[in-house]
Amino acid sequence: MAKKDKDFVKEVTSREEDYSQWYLDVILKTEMVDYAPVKGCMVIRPYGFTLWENMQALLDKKIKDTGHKNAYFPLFIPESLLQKEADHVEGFAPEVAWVTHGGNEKLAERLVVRPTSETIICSMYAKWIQSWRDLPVLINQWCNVVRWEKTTRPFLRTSEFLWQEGHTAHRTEEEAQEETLKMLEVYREFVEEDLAIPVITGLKTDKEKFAGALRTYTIEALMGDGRALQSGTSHNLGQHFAKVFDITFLDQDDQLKYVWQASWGVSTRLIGAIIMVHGDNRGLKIPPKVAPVQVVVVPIMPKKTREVVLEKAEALLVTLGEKFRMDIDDRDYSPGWKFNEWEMKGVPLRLEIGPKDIEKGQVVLVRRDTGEKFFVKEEDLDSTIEKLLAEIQDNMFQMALEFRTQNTTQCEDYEDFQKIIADRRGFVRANWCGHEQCEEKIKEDTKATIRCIPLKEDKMQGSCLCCGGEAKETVYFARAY
RNA sequence: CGGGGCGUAGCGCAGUUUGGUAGCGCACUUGGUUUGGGACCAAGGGGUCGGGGGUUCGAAUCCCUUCGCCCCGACCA
Repeated sequence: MAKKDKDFVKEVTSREEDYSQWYLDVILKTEMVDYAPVKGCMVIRPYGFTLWENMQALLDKKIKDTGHKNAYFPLFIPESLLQKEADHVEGFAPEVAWVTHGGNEKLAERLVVRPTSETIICSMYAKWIQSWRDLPVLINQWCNVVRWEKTTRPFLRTSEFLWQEGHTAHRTEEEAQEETLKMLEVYREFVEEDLAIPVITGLKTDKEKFAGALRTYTIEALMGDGRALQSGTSHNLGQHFAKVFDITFLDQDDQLKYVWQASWGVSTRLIGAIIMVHGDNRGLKIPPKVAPVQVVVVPIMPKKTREVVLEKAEALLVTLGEKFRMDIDDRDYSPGWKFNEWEMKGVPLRLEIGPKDIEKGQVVLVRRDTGEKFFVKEEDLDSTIEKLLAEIQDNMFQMALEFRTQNTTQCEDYEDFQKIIADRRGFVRANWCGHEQCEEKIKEDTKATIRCIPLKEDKMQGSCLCCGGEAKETVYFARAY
């Protein structure tokens, strides 16, 4: 199979040879992104951006269905606002971009380009919230943020990226906690059902949590090279921000109280996850629900029948195009060239139609995920495509789940653990005493970090992997992006 | 910020050791033949050799300087 793959797609470095290069080859050659003139910045090209738009549309609906409304807050945040929450500043200060001048004039107060919007949004919430009747406030925004990272990689960590950030304010601690978990569940559902990526939901350790949060919850996915990717986070902010931004309300009991807050976000990093979870040596494999093109029509056009075939293909596009995202490739390249091109671009289904098919009243459908070929009567086309797209979506999730299962191990012995992390990687379930010293030591020894303390999972028997002390939690370790 | 690598046509590279008219493959353009797994023939177009300075009769090549990108670390909700 590996050899066959190579014969088909010579554009792409194989994953076994150099995973990092494979990733870069794929995203550049499929025209998802290109490097921009500014270090760490990327251009998201139409093919990549359409994918993002499809993702946005599905997630945006879920966000609205859970009662949130979209708004937009400014890109610039006054330095004084960022300074207010001590942990928050400390966490973000090293990676913020500063605006110091307007034109040629030095600003009286420096502005930060938002690395996240808690502070500016909280400053507004303080104005807007007076009474328990004003709560909850449930706002989301889609925007760009900037974090001056030292090491960057397209989609996974860029200086500027696109995301959504939800910011909510609640009357009680319970409500804020409920919101935090509700949105984590929204993310899990979105990523698993729409992006076909299985995730582990869990709690971050104190060391790994968001700067300024009480608790951070995460969805963690396993990439094709065995490294984990934090794919979305939901934070219970407690009253940390409310207290420093003075977000208070008069409750029913006539007491002035601080609100309880949550914030949650996913970013274009998810595109990186799609690429690395589903991709193979032929290139991308995009889940049907978000694929920019779900069905690509490749007409086989010998000269004598060119017009007839093209006409037929275009007719199909008109009828089926109402229901499915489709594209027709009538460029003057050989059919084989086009097959490879669209496979590299990860289109779930290819529809071939040529003179022979027209005679028989059929078309040929080929699945990207399995390579299976189907000869389908024209009258069955609509229902067959619908069925196949659903099957592909499901199969992609199952394949990814199987990969994760095969690359998740349980471990009680530290030496075994080190070996696994060094050789096979993947997720390792192990016991932890809950102390940061052990967490640190494991990271120093192996570069693996605690990805999360899983929700809804039984604890293992045994003691702490590292110190042998009493185990407080069973956690997932992995090397992460 | 440390270590390594690379900047020559859109992309991938050779040429640099030993200075002497800037090349190859792919891509691109035109015409023709082709089209069910990356077709073929022919004719074309395209370069401040990352930037600046120096040495020299002469610099892609030697020297100095500078900028950028990639990879691996360190750092990083």
